[in-house]
Amino acid sequence: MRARKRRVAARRGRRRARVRACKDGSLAARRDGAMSERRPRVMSGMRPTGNLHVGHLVGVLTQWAAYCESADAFFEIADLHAYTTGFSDPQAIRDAREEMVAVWLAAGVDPERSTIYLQSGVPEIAELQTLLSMIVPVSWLERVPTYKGQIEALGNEVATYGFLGYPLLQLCDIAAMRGERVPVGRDQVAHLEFGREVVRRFNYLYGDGRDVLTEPQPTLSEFPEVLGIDGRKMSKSYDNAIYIADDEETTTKKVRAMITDPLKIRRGDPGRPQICALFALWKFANPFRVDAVAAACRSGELGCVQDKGDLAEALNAYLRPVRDRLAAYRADRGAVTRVIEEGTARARAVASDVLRDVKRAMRLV
RNA sequence: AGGGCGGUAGCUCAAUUGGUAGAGCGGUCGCCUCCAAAGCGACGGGUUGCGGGUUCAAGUCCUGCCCGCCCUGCCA
Repeated sequence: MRARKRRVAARRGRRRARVRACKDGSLAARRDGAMSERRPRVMSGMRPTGNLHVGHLVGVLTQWAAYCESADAFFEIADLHAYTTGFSDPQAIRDAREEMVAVWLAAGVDPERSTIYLQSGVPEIAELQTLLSMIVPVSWLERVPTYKGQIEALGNEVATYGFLGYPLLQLCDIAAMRGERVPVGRDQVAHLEFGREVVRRFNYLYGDGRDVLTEPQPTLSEFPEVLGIDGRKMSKSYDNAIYIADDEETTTKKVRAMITDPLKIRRGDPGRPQICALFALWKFANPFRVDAVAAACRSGELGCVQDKGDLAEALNAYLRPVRDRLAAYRADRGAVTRVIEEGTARARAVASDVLRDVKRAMRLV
């Protein structure tokens, strides 16, 4: 009880500090270059999907957890984005919401030091999209490299208006939170570049010499490649993932099924760790043993069966604390829901501020 | 709204004048391998979108409906 009170008090204090920071962060202050010690606003998001896997954990979530310390972080449950391709199964999107956030929290994303919010719970984002859509040429969207490829991959039935506008909605996510830095993988660079062009066009048309919207900067994050059971990139759609929510027995079974070096036929044969899916997992399951494992594999001294047993053990040990916390959050859905509600309220305050600026610039108010 | 094409296994698609619904991929299980992969073998898998009708017999023909994709000049 006392602990909770303290936490709430601490949160209020931080929030007040944040409000002050926002006020200080006015345009004038920014021009003065007085912002150097302010933490950058980082915005990132994820479509609600029930099963997050080890690739998400090491590639994205650990980074998010770090941003909680180093940045003023906003993390979005991108449920509207999920509808662009998953519109035929709304229940799946709804069901994934709390579960996904439970995994975020279990992975160390700190709701006290970041803002976790629901995209559809911030209607200002959607309104912003409508406003900005007026100045976005269709051809800009059509030439985003992922568009035609995705249509080809997913079929013409997903070629909706909303799907075409996906990159614009992404920009609105960022702009509505005044995101400055956006961690992106290589495939998302084009989307952000598109978004920057939209911002420049908006400021040119309506800014009257000022930057109403801020161009978000990409933060290239080269995630360590995590390979799935079949040796390809770990991905839900390849059905080759080890899930954070898997139990230890399932994890062990999956590790046993993983592809190793096809030229290492029998024990004693030299292996090539660099092409072995096991090795990709060792790097983070236990970084202190990577070199020893790789050397033993190369010499042939280490057999794959032994290797798999060891890795399964190391991986389960690495995941155990995350899984334990996940179990706790699953048992207390109410706490997760509260995190989302509080975060969404905070996000909404930021977004309505932005929307007001945009509407003024467009002479709508 | 109208026109065209389509809906068959988890996915992509076959099925002759109407005559026992199949294949590939995927999946599961064996053999082989330190394991896995590859290779070989086996197995499972279906209300043929839904309802009527014609017929000895309908995935196939007729009819109504549902769903998907494509097309239907300019004036929003």
